[in-house]
Amino acid sequence: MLSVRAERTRLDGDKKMDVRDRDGLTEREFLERYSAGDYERPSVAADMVIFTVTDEEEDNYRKLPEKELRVLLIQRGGHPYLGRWALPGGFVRPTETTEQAAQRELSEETGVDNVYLEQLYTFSDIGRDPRTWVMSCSYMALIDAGKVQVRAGDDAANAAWFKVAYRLLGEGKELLKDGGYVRTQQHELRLVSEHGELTAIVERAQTVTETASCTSYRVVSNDGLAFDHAKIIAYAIERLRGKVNYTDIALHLMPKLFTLTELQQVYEVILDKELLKAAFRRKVADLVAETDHYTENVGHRPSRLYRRNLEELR
Amino acid sequence: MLSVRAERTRLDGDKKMDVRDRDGLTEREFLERYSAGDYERPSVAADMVIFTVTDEEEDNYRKLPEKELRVLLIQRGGHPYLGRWALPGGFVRPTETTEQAAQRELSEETGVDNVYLEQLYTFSDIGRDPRTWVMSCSYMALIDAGKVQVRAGDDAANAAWFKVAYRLLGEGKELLKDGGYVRTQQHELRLVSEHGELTAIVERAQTVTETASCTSYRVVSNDGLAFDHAKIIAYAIERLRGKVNYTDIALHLMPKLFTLTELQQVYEVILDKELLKAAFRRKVADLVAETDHYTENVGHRPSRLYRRNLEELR
DNA sequence: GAAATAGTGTCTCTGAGACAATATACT
DNA sequence: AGTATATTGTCTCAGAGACACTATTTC
Repeated sequence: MLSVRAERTRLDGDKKMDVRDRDGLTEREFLERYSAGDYERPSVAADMVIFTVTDEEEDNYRKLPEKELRVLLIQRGGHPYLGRWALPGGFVRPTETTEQAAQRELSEETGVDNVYLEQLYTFSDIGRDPRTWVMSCSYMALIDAGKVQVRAGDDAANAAWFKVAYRLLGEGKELLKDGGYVRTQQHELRLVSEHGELTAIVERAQTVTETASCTSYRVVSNDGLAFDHAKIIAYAIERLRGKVNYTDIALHLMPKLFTLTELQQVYEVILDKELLKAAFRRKVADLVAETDHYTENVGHRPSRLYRRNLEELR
Repeated sequence: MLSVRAERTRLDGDKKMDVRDRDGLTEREFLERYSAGDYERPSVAADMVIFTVTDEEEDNYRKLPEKELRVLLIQRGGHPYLGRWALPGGFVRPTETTEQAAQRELSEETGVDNVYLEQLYTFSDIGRDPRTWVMSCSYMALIDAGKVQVRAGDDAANAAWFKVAYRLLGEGKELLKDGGYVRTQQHELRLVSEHGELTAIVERAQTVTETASCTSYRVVSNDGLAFDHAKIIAYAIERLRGKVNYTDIALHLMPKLFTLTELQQVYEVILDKELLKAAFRRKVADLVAETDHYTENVGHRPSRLYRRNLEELR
């Protein structure tokens, strides 16, 4: 056994022995002399895909309002992509983690905190930002529309909630020489708000060979979104759709009290698919808890109100 | 509609209109004048959790060899953490994406390419590297032990495959004032090779409140691993365990031809749990394809060999 | 009573868990 | 013949899909 193994890490609080390197330096001496060097370094931005669900008013007072999935975008007030819409985000500072940067951006833009936040993916395509080398560490946040109040940030000309639609346009499959294949799916991402409509087509390519498999996303066309943010939004929607089915993630989009029909509408708007009532209720039964409250004056039979069940997570 | 919306993105190849910003600059002029500025920037490393499965020889020639899950570690030849074991990895260069950096590291360390590679998570705790501000964009690779041949890299004193054991030690639950709670799980990560044994305890804390939920990992104790790599390995194992159940990910650990029993052993060693044969075979039936080959000279009934079924992925 | 939604019951089908029975090479 | 593993069959139970039926409030 090497003697250096006798050390403990600084994490458990013990002192390190003074192991010396090839230059005869202890770790302390090494670090004192260490200079960050001239390696080029990237900027790292934390970009946020902030989802919420809103009600679309109905003409018929008896009918329930339709739900809509919305994402917060900010119109760029400076170059590059001046005038385009972008995800809220900002550069990570040396005194904070990417999570903290995401939290900070979130509370700057929406004034909310204590919400569901999840790291999505780190995008690093070269040239994704025309200014300089920038990676995007992206996050997804889910917030209850009831407690939001959008504020325009510093360099943002404007901020708006865009209704999200993400639909499969077409699929293809191309065989490779070695028996593998590439499956492609084109999705249309359509974002609509009072400020207009943005559209992008994002292609998801799944390359499958004998030994490997990999999935990559590519923005095929893009009308109105800045940077590679169409790709990030597409990725976020796919993550959200995936997780809705086996976690209680969707409950973070609900207010404190809600009906099961409202919850079902949220699932339906996320999945872009109708669900059967009875099966849905069985499925979410463990995720929610009954209360003794009911809806009132709704023009039809009142509905029991539920809250998120904090116990019993898997 | 704002006139700037008439632009197309550079992605679809159209020219941009010359929109001018507050300073009267077009985007081209802005970019020509842009200087990266003096914001401090982090270094970004791509760190690899490279898994494989090996056979443990049996004394009884008739018995099947046991499978072991292994991870590749490199003994550090310089400060910091001189002598400790670390994940293979390196800094991302300005001319490559994090994926490409991961690929590069992988092929430098193991000589393989065209393997399963998946981005895991970007770790950015402040102080995680004592030298300077370094984030780790971590990747998981799965390779078939048959085609590996470990090479020691430049600044690596040594490289070795460590047998992985990751076990739940204990759980706790602490109630918060506002009705939420924190659930903690302590896992022991034990890594064993001919170079010795490394042990760490990683705590997974799940904070659940009325509105939010978040999970964080913390290294409680650590004997022999460098940086926060215990956390990264724990995260990788949890990802692997999760995905094994609903994808064909485990097949990337298999050679071209394998028996269903071998595949079951791989599932068992990943999940650290025994599975029932009949149910297992039904479950993987769609993921594999029969061949007409059989094992030979095994001291008992021969077994049909299968290969990965490339079609029919979900 | 009509409209609209709330909530429940039940039949079927599928898939997993559990266990058992049978098959087959190699020494 | 004995050993060790291979492979298949079947019973049961739980959960999801599909559909239908009943309940309740408001106007």
